[in-house]
Parts: sequence; C-alpha cells; structure tokens
Amino acid sequence: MSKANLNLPKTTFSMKANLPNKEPAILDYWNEIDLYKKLRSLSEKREKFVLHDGPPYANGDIHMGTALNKILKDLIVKFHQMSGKDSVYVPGWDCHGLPIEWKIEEQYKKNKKNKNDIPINEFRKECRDFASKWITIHKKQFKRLGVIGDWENYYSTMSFDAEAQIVRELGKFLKEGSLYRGYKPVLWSTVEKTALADAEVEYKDHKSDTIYASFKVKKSKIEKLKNSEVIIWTTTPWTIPANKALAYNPSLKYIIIKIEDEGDFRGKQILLAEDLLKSVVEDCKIKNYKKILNFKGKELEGTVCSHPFYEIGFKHDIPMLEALFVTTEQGSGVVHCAPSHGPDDFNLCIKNGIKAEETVDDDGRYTKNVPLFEGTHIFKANKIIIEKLKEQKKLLASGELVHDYPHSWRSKAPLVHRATPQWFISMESHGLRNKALKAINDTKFYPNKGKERLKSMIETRPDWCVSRQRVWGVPIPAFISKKTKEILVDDAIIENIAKIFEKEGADCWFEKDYKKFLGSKYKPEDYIKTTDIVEVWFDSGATHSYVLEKRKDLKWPASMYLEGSDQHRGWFHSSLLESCGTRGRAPFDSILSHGFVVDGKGLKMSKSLGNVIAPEDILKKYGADILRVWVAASDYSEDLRIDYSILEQHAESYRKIRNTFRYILGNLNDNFKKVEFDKIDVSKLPELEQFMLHKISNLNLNFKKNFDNYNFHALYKELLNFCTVDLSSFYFDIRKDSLYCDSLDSPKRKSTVIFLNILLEILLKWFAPILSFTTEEIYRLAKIDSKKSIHLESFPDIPANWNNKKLETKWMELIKIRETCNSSIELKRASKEIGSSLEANLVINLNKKMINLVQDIDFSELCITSDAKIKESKSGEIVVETIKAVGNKCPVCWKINENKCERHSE
RNA sequence: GGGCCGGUAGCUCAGUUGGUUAGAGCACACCCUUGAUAAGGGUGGGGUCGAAAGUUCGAGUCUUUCUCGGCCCA
Repeated sequence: MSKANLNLPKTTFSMKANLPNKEPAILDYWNEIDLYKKLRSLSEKREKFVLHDGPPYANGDIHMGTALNKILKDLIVKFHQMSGKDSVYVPGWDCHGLPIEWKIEEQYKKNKKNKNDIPINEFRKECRDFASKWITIHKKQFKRLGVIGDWENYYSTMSFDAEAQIVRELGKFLKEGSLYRGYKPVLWSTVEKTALADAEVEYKDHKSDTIYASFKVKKSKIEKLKNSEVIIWTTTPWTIPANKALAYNPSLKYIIIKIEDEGDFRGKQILLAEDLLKSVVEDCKIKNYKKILNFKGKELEGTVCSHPFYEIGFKHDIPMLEALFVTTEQGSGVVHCAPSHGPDDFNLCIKNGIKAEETVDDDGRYTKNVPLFEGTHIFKANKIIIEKLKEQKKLLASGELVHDYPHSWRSKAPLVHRATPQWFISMESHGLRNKALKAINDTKFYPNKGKERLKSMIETRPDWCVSRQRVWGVPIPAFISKKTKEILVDDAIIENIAKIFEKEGADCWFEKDYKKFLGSKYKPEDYIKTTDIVEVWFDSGATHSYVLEKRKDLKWPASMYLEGSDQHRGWFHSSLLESCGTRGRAPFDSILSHGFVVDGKGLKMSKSLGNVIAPEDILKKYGADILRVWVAASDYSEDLRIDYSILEQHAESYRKIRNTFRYILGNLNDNFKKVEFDKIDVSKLPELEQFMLHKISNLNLNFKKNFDNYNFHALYKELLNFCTVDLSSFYFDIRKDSLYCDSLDSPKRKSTVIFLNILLEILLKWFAPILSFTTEEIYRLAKIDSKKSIHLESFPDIPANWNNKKLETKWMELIKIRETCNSSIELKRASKEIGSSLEANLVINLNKKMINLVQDIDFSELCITSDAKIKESKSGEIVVETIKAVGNKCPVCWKINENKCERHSE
C-alpha cells in the first residue's frame, strides 16, 4: 500500500442535487416504464391498502394546501406499498357546482351575453369543458410533486358513471323515505325570480322600516311575566305574519318594566334586555315607567307567547327559544323568528322542531299559508302590517333605518330571505344520526382529536339540505304528481334514469321531452319534472359508491380518507352521512386529517399580507424532494409553517442526507453488491460493524412504530439523526482510515464494504417514500436491482440477530469515553499545540472495571488519533490526557509514529 | 360573537402519571481539516416553556383569566 494506490472515494453521484432539472427526467422515466402499472401487477395478490382520494375542485392552480395534501397522501401510499401491501391510489376531481358555473357566467358577462339566453345544455357543456381543462392542469402539477397514482384512469364527479350512480344513491334515500321535501330560506330576488348565491350578492345601503312590536305572554315560569308583553325589534315588518318563535339569550339579563304613559301601552308591562332599556325607552319615547323585575335570560325557558295578530286569526303558539345569536347591539334583546325568512331563524326553529313553510311565492306575494295577507306583495306589506299592529295595540314604535342590505348584483334589487321548496335528508326519520355516531366510534382517527370534532358536528347538525336551484350538477331525479302533489317513488324509474345517464350523461334531463325517463308505466303529462340539482357535497360524499365499490382495483370501505381538518365539515362529513344512510356504516376504516399551511409566523397566507408561497416557486427553486422533506418533517396534526428560511433549513438537511449517500457510493465506487442479510455471520464482523447493525435494527423498530402511527416527522428525524450522528460524525469518520488506507483484501476493509452495501440498500428503501426522486436517482446509478425502480422494492427485513443489547451497553460507554477524548483533544487544539486529531496521542485513565470492558478496543481507531494508551486509575471518573504525537507522519495514513508505520512500510 | 385546537432555543421537533440543572438535530460562533472539499470533524453559546394569577413541598406539565394564531360556525 503506497500513497499512489490509496482507495479514495469515487462516484458519479454529484454533490449538488440540481433537483429542479433532474426531477422532470425521472418523471419521464417513471412514465416510460409505466411505474403505476408495474406496481399493480407486482402486488396483485397482496392485501389491499386503499387511500381514497378526496376530490379537489377542478378550478384554479394548486396551492400549498393542495400540495401538502397530495404529498402526504403519496407518503402514506408509498409507505404501505413498501411495507408489503397493494397500495392503490386513484386520484379524483370534484367538478360540479357553483364556482365553475360562476366562472362561465363571468365569461358571458365579459362578452355581454346573458346566461338566460343560452340553452341550458350549451351552458353545461361549457362548465364541463372548463372542469376538464383544470383536471388536465392539476394532473400535471400533482405528478410533478412525485405523486404516483392511476393518473390515466382518474375518477371525476362529472363522469357519466358518477352522475348515474349519484341518481341511484339519491334513489335509495327516496325509497327509504328519509329524503323529503321541505322549505328553507335562501336569498331570493323577487325581480329575477331566482335564488342567488353569496357571490352574486352586493351589500349596499338600504332604507328599511323598523318597528318595535309586542307579543303577549301566554305561559311562563315567571309569575310576573304572565301579564306582560315581550318586545321585539325588526327591520322587516313584513315577516311578522311568518313569525313562529321568539329568541332570547340565556346569559343576558332581562327586565320587566311597567309603562305609565298615555296611549296603547298605558299600564302594560313589557319585557326586554336590561342593557337595551335605555335605547328602547328612547326609541319608543317612553317617559314614565316603573321597573318591576330583573332576572337572567335562562329563566325564560318554557315561556310561550301569542302572535300579535292572535285576535285576527293567528292562533298558533309562539314559544320563546334559547339562542346565542341574540345580542345587545340593537333591538330589545328578544329576536322575532320567522323560520321562512332568516337562516338563524330557520336553524333555531328546526332545532326545536318548528319547520319552515312557503309563506311567500316566487313573485314576492304572501301565499295561502299567510291568512289575511294572501296575495299581498311583501314590498308593499310593511305599511299594512304596521297599520294592523297599531290596530291590535301591539305597536310600540316605528321608524326608519339606513343600513347595509343585500342586493342582486344584476338587477340591483333588494333581496329577501325566502323559504323555498328544498329536498332534505332527515337525520332522525331513519336513525341516520345514530348510525353516523356509531360509525364514528368504529373509525380510527389520526390524530385522535378529529373524532370529537366530527362527532360534535354530527350530534348537532340539522337535516341535510341536498338541493340547489342551479344548473351545473346532477339533477334530483324526482317527479311530482300533478294531481296528488306526491313524489313518485319507484325503483324501476330511478334505475331507468340512471341507465340513461350512464349512456348519455345527465344533460339529457334538461331536454324538453322527459317521456323516456318515465317509460311506459307513467304518463309524462301527469307529472312535473323537478329542476333542482343535487348539492355538490352529495356528489363527493357518494364517491365511495361509484369509485370504491365500482372499481375492481379498489375496495369498500376505504382503508383511509385523508384531508385537511376543514373537511370534518366537508367531505368526511358528507361521505359519512351518505354511506351511513345507504349502507349503514362509514366508507372508511380510518381518517387522517392535517392542519393548514401558514406562513413562518403562523399567519394564514393571503395576497394582502404578501406571504403566499406557491408550490411552483418551491419546485423551481428547490425541487419536489425538498417539498416532500418539508411535509415529512412537519407535524401535520397542527398547522404547518412554511417560508423560505424554513425551506432553507430543510434543504440543508437534505444536503446532509445526500452527502451521506455520496460517501457510501464513493467508497463503493458506485459498485453495489447485494448482501443477503440473513447469510451474514455477524459475529465475524468487527465489533464496530456489529454495533452499527444493532443501531440499524433499533432504528428499524422505531421506523415501524412511527409508521404505524403515521408519525412521519418523528420517523424522518430519526433517519436524519442517524445520518448525521451515527454515520457522518461517528462511523464514517472512523472508517475513513480503513477505507482509504487499508489494502482491498484487508478483512477490516472488506467488512466495512459489506456494511456499506447493507447500509446503502436499507437507507435507500427507508428514504424512498420521502425522497422519491433522489432515491430513484441513486437506485439506478448504483444498479441496486433489476427491478427498474426503487418504488417497486419493499422495506428491508432486518434479521433478529442484528439486535445486540449487550453490545449496545458496552458501546454507549465507549462513546462516552470518546466524547471525553474529544474534549481533551480540543483543549490542545485551542492552545494551538495540535491541529488534526492525528497529531494527538491519548492516555486514557480508567478504573479496573472499565478497563475490563474496553480491553479489546483500539481508541486510536475510535478517536482518530495516532496512538491511545489505557492507564489504570482508582477513580470511576474518565480522565484523558492528550499529548502531541512526535515522530514521522506516514505519507499514506498520516499517523505519526516514532518508528516506521506498521501498515505502510514494505 | 360562539365551538374546537394550538403557542417549548433563530428553525423543525422531544419532554412519560407534576419530581434533579428543560433535551435532540439543524442554524449560529470559534477552532481543526483540505484524502466526503460549494464537503467533513471538534468545541461552545443560546430557552422567564405566549402572559398573569392560583393549587402544590415542587408546575413546561394541573386550574382560572388574558393574549396571539389556526380551523369551523354565525
């Protein structure tokens, strides 16, 4: 061995990653070899793991949240695949719905076209094309992240199969009887005679009539309230005929006062919130009054009033209901509730078993459900109502108020909340709520807190409103009898509609002639075809039925649903309800939810704050593997912070890992030789290698444990620490001497090479799900196997005999001694006596017991010094002396010897 | 405004049922190396555990209030 034939590392694996350039080539390669197909045929007979993709909305470029979601999914899919499952991933898209409809309308607006002039199916086609366009774009963006899935056979909620199955699913609720027609307030324009979405609403000033009206108390636990009247304030007097309840806040303080002024209210007692007494007295010009009683709102429980128009035919009871939305900002502290004319009112009433009804028709006129006022237009009703209230001595005051009020963006006309006929799925009629709650109990949640979150939502949610008055969606496949007004319930018709949709898509529903849906059994002239569409949460909530159940490569239920934590109210929620309603259990075995992406300070990303980072920027600057590291290293159970300094930290870690691989490859000269793990005679290896195998064995146990709990950030950290602490600064540093300066046939060097081969294979596999591109680069460069891709591999089986607890105890001691040696060397270095540790000789003072433990250990090897001697001492303390080595520096191994170098002199 | 979740070194994260002086890696500083070299090694500094009050012999950990942030609802 001479200086000329030193075994210095040599590799074609570059130190610089250059990921933004290299990754696309690897993507091409995966495409070329058809990796997804290979994965499937490879794992044909294995147990399935199905992560069912929650469909993103096919609209707009992906953002960090979507990138996080897809990468996290890909991590889990790959981990399961490599742990021996058939881990199938079929991406999907959510396509129907208002935002796309809205986009198309915007385009019309720009071109001065009117939506109403366009045939419905022409409009729907444009929506479909729009969604398709975005699916293509998304697909490319998701693939770029390294996500492997069945991109060619993705699913979408607008495929004909999906549209047909959504009809069948709805049919099941219809047949069961839990799908019913009811009423619910929506924002309505009486001018355009249509419902408006939030995005179509403009808020601007509007002058409203205001009134203080009174409701006589009929029944109460509070004795003094029995002769009193409850005061309400409203800016919509015309809703008074639709009043069904009054709302109070249980935590507010209320007061009863007696009015002593002349007029309709002389001698009457009225109830209001104490905090609003001053403003009510002022508004109503009450001059003389007496305070009668104070009490907490809670005591109002069970109080019932009668309608101000009781005497003229409004005989129904008006219960007082507890509601937190009642505040002391304005009014009287009691809110008048017309469930047909306000979302708050509606929700409160439905919770208390009071249903909304159709009180106002499309044009804005009272219906026959409103006695006395039928046919009157609501915009002309205020005056009449105020007059009637006065007549009934129930009007305390009236006035006017200019305030922010919703208007139609198109006609600029003021809007109203109006109860319109809607389709609901009952939470109670067929025990849906209980089924869903049980299903939650049977589901595993990661993190566990998701369980409570979903449960509390299901516990309190009202019936599910599944209809929308829109065009871009699946039609509600129902016919209503002209004669009996009953809904046609017939399995054969539903199946017939579904069959037709399967062939033609749902567009055909909107064609004039609907005879073909009814077949020969029913006459089209006897029925009205509904024009509502299904709300999109039902579309996506039913994906399990047309994706998981229908596809042979998948299974029902899914192993996992994985989405952002907002989906507890979204997809998790709707999927759970849909599936419990139709199949009696959840469509998933487990749910994993992740937090939101926020900036480096924990603030949400927004254009106005200027803290938005697009995945595209990161891909250009760092590459997908860095983004994947960020996902793996972050704790997804909370919000995930990201900014360029955070990314820089992760890029730094990546470089460390990359250099770990580079060291191994260099010392193997890119020449990997497969080692059969269970054929190694561990006891024949040097103790250092035995110890490292033990480390691997330990790490493997933690790797599995962390994967079982989907604890990726812990898993990644352990891998990273292994690279930096155990390998780079310990094992690699020590073994450089043997690798560089021992002859190729030296047993120690050969053992080292065996270990490096083992290490390379294991590390590559462990890192593959995270560093999908980099591990593939190495896998191909080092020709690890003929399998064509690292992603076709499985995690290594670590032989049980690699674990060696006894050796670990011993080596923990050795490492402690090594640390003391380093401290001692550092002292000499600081005083400039030595530079390199090879310029040092060590004298290590140990007690008898320790000496016995370390007798076969060469500390000059462990500490990379020229010499190390052990001296016996009495004390249990480790004391190390560093002495400057004198002699000749061997030109080969650089060790300093008084005599010739034993290894490197002929 | 309400419900839920969270705040531990510059960053990413540990921190058991309350119990020594709160840990790791990265980053940083200094030194060494120049045979992993736009690499590698060594040593070291750095925290009022979001704030305050309380319970306790003892609080990062339990209670209350406040504050900041996130999601959902209104």
